[in-house]
Amino acid sequence: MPGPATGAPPLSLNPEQRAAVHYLGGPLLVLAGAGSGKTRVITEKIAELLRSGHQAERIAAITFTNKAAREMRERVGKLISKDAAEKLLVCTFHALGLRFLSIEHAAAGLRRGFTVLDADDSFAILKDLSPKAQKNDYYDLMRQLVGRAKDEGLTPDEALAAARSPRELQAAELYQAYQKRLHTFNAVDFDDLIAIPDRLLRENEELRLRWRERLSYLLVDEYQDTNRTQYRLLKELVGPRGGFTAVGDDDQSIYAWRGANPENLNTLTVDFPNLKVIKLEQNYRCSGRILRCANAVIGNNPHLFEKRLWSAHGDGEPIRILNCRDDTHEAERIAAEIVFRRDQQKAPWSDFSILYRGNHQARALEQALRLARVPYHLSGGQAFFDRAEIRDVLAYLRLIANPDDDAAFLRAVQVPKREIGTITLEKLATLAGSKNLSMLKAAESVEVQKQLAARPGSQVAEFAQLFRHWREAGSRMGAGDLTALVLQESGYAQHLMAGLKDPEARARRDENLQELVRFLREADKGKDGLSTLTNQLALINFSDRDDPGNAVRLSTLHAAKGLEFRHVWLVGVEDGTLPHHGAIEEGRLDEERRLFYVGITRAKDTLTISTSLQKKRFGEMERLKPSRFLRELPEADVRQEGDDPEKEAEEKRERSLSHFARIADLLK
DNA sequence: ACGATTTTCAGCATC
DNA sequence: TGAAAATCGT
Repeated sequence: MPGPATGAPPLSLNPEQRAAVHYLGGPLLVLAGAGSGKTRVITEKIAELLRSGHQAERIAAITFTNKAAREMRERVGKLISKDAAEKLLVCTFHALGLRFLSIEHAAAGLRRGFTVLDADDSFAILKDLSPKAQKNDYYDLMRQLVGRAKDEGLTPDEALAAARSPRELQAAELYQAYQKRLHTFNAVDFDDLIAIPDRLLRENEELRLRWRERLSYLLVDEYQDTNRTQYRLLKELVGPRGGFTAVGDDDQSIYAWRGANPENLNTLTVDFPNLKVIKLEQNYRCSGRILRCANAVIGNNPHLFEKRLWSAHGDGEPIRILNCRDDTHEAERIAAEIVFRRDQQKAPWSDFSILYRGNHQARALEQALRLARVPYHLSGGQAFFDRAEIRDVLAYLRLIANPDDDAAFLRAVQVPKREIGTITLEKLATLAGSKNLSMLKAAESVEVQKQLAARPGSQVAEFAQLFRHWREAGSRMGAGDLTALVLQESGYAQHLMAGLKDPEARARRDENLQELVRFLREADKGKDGLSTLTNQLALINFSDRDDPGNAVRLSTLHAAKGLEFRHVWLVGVEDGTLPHHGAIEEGRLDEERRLFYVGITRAKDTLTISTSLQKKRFGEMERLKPSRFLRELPEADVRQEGDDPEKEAEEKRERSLSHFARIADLLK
């Protein structure tokens, strides 16, 4: 059996890594190619900062997901003491902003117990404030425009002044109404967690100096994924001293579509003339051929910074291109290959991964893997909890913590059904508005209750009474116990159970609810109060505590960033899928190519790229062509397998020709 | 107020 | 095609 092309990473740092770890003299940008050991550099650098006299609690390491933050903290804990790792600020930009606002809420015009609204809640508010009877496109456009104004750091007034088209004016007005509503809710949205601290730091010198003192060094991971606001916040926090390290890779920028601004890499060189740039170009992950393919593909993109990855590994196996009839055939073949290779190599299932462009592509693969009895794990899939359940329970807790949180009120009041319908809610909202009260406070008011019809009035009163009771109970117990109480007394637990007849499903759901209570008991250990807890919960995504275990990993290319596998299958590499239709039409091929590049560089030992000649799309069979990106691969490193599309087409032509010839013969 | 039926939409998805 | 949202009907 041939040994793997890859080996364990070396124990000592290479010269560039070492330089990046030891350079503390000023602002530093580390351009870390795929598989070049950037996480190692960040963790080693934290250890170096501690050695050189920085206090742990004044070092912040910013990641893009909570999962990454958790893993980073773990790795630092192993490298240095666990105690010091606990003191470090390892979190996302948003969590840092939340911490900032919890301390500085007065300066931000927020009262204690303010709420962080999630994306669904804030979108619902935008919809509610928009002119009625609009198409979905309209809301999406408005959300986009409001989001852009926020990203540019404009206040509603500034956005109104800057509006240059009727559309922008509409959006600016909506933005104004939206912020006003957030204010009355005593709430902020995700963007505000970055934008408000940024604005406060710019406008308030005392605050600025205090926070620059509070944080002595900042490390930012996945820097190419930062947006404009995050960059501004970073700049305010580090000040002219520039005590920071940004680590990123423009070739792995795949989130521009949701606001990331890879230009931030360039901006850094302008805003910090003394910026030092270090490139990490040695790849420790991929075989020689895989890396050559990756380099060849990404070489077709424009670059802010030139870099060329190299590897000390051997060539390894050629990259295989698998030509399949359709996506079902493709899935079956891959499932069979995985079963075969696992037996042959005695490798664990978790060495194998299948990556694709869109979530819907997972369906055929799942089916084939199930049939072949291959254990698999769908990353990003809501494996454990129904998200609706979590959000419902969270809404109850939010409303207990902040009675002004109308978004939470509207959610909690409607599940379980308690005979308070849209008409009653509309009346209640109008009454609340005229008296300048939040929904819950209006519901508590006897005066308001009297203005409603008898039956709805008493239902509303009963609902309000529950919350008075829970708020009082909450002062005596932790969040876990309070949740158990709320689940019982609200009838929510019963409501969830009622929907299920199957005793097994009931048991599973009951176990899930108990798990939630346990989780909250554990999470509340810090006992910072209910609102801190619910706000932190708003920032974490419950599916991200997934443990893939020993299973084949199915993932979108986006979700695969940062992961690596010995054997990777890249499926559906056809024009229209990768690059995606919309991207082709709008000429945005660069980001699609980077996506392909990210996929290629996930593989350590073997890479298989597959394409289908046809697949079903919107119910209709569609003929497909292999992706234009395949032509960018170096021929010497790839091997075609399966039905060659050109050969197949030719055979078909011949078949039909001879068919016609025969008919012609008969007609003679 | 709620379940049944029709319409709509189809890319990635963090905090 | 198939899931989710919007609308209809009692």
